[in-house]
Amino acid sequence: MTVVTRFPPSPTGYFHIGGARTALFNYLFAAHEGGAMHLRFEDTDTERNKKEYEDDILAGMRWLGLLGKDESAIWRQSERIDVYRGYIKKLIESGHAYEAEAATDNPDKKIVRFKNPNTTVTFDDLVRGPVSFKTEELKDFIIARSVDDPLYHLAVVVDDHETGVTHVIRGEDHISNTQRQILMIEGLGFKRPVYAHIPLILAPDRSKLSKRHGAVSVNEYRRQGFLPQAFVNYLALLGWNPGGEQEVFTLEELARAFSLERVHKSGAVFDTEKLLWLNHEHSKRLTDAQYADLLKEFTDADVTRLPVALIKERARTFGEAAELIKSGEYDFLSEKIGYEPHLLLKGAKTDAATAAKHLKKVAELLGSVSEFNSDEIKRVIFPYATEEGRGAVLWPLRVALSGREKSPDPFIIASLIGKEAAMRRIDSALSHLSTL
RNA sequence: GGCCCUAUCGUCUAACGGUUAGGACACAUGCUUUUCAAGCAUGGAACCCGGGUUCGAUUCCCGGUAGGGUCACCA
Repeated sequence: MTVVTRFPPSPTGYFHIGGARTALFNYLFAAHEGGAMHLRFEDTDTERNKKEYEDDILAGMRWLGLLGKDESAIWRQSERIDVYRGYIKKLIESGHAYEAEAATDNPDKKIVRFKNPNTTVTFDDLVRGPVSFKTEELKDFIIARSVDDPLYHLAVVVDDHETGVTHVIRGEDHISNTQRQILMIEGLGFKRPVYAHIPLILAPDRSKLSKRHGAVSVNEYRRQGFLPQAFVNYLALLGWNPGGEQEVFTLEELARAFSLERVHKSGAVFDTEKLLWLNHEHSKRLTDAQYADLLKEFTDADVTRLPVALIKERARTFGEAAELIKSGEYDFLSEKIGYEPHLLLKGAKTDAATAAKHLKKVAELLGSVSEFNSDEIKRVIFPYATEEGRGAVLWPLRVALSGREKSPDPFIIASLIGKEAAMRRIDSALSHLSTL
């Protein structure tokens, strides 16, 4: 039996974290089993649907890499009213449903109610084990606003059946919907799919995650410069774990390791700090070229002139990288490095005359370096700095080269700007020192 | 409130009757190219409570408590 899962969002809001996680689990399970995941839009509520939301969901799914190449398989329930009408009629004819008076305004329209057999429904949930409900409380629930206007539960059951869905993997907020759906499945004589209700994603206060808790839309994370592979990695680890101690996974690795048996039963708090950490891990695994290429979208600076390897180490997201660049962290690459002369002594723990003496010596040492890379530069300067006091030598040097209180170390900066520029900046620092 | 689900460090989690209860994030301290990060090392930090079952319960059962979900002519 080929596994078929589905992700059925309703386009009534932006693509959010919870939806993404549901989609991911469906994707991973199908991929692991060599099956397929379908995407359909549940847009039977014409009042609340928006094309904008549909596009947002699609864009998010593509970004996360959860959509196959063939997007022609995506459809909308609103296009299948004829199909649902057929099944609604069938239910009425077989006595499983009946038309009834609408409660409000529309006297000419007849709603359709499912005739509740008042029984006990039990299903084996793949993550929770057996779950059962007495269906009395449901009464004769409504399955369509009219024969031509199906409601969610009816459409779900029909579509899952017609598209051969074998596993229904969804949030646990659907757990009590399952009884209605099973009742209809039995009324229609369909084969029951396997159910797996996954735990919800919670806000830090353990309540249901919503807009008031900050960023919940997937595209917001994209805009902040998160990597889709990191986002997917993090989401997978919320409520599931592979058993080992590996934490950084690619989507392929996740699919290989995934199993519903290892999905948790309890809700998990979404922790941005850990997401940030994971994103950094994935960033560091990118080559400099890949990183630079992606970074382009987040900064106006010329990324080909930026020390990408340094940025990658330091920034957890492209958003943070852009901030760093904007803050002037890498301005030492250009010639515009103005600074207050006092800064040369701020962390040096020495006086102007001594600092000047050290800088002169450093310039001399620098002149002797033939291979001007950071290792060589360090090899030449470090013994002197150690002897004379690292703070007294290295701090003025670093400020002379960077013009800033915080920066990468002086050896790296020197190697990046080149010998000539380094010499020039030391000269300029020397003249600053003479004014103090 | 009815029904349903859940319960290990602050957070994500491992453990499937016997462990000094492990890891990761975060936090603290130290080290390092005595700046900021990163990195490395170290540290503090958890089995919700009460009964059973058992030679032995974090683990199994029951009850309590707490939290969550759901009770639409929404999905």
